Amino acid sequence: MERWEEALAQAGYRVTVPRRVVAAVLSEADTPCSAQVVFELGKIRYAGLGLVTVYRTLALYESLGLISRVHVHDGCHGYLATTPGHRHALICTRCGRSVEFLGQGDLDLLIARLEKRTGYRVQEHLLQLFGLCSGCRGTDE
Amino acid sequence: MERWEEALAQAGYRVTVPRRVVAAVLSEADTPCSAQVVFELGKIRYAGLGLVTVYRTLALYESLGLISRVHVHDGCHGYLATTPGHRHALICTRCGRSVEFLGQGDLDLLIARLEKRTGYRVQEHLLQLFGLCSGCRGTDE
DNA sequence: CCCATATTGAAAACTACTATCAAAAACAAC
DNA sequence: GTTGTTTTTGATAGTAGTTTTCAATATGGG
Ligand SMILES: [Mn+2]
Ligand SMILES: [Mn+2]
Ligand SMILES: [Zn+2]
Ligand SMILES: [Zn+2]
Repeated sequence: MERWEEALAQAGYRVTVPRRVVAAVLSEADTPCSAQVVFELGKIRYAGLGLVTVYRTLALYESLGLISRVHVHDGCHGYLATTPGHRHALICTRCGRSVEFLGQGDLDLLIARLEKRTGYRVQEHLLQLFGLCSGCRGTDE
Repeated sequence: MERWEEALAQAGYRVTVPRRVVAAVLSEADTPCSAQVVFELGKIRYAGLGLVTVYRTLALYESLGLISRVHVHDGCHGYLATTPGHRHALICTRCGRSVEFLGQGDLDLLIARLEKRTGYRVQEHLLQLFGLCSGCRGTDE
């Protein structure tokens, strides 16, 4: 809850009620949220919130590196708070609950081989894992 | 061009002109295509093609595992023909040209560690690499 | 060749997202 | 605290992407 305000201020942006609300929603969610969902959860905290502002704020936070847009199986995509450092998401396909994990050098070998073979130079990667959390696998096993 | 028709027939679907056109477009593209793009390229081959049919056909091919929906940085997502086996894409962020590569056991270690730590059971993963192809890096280096 | 059925495309409906603009809020200077 | 400049906001309207509906058409088996 502090990170967000600091990042805004340091980048010269104003700290406003809607921006605080969006930050609160995202930092408490453990599942990627669409803009619509952020809007609905946000209105609970601040009834005056506007959908347009949610879109703007999501774009802003993404540009500041505070959240990342992740691929979602059905819909188009969702937003997830990024804890500092290089991280990836493991998402439960049933309940949507997701955990992040550090991805430091996780793919270095793969990438090195690939660059040699293809002539490409790899700059970024997107890695998302999908599966079932222990809760959703039921009580069996 | 044969794979597609066989897969349709074997699953009990009819082989139609629009379906052949969409297959042709996708199997010749070396870049993820949005529905709109498939539609435009498809109309060159068959003027009567309808956009709605493109959407339906993309969904059908995805359900048959012939194409996969990949995350695209700006837009929402694009469709890419999947060659049999487990593959990932390396996409040039400048020209969009992409190469596929086999991803057999590439993440096994990572996944094993992660399952132990989180209690999740990983079923699928999405891995996409982004960078510059040799052409787009210019003549230097 | 014919027929039952799957499939198609136009139009309309619906949803996601973006541009516009006057009113309101933030913050720095006093 | 008051003031004033500038950023930010939210309602409305507009655009783009996707789905539903339905009568007309094409397919593949008999
Ligand atoms: Mn997407
Ligand atoms: Mn990584
Ligand atoms: Zn779950
Ligand atoms: Zn390139």
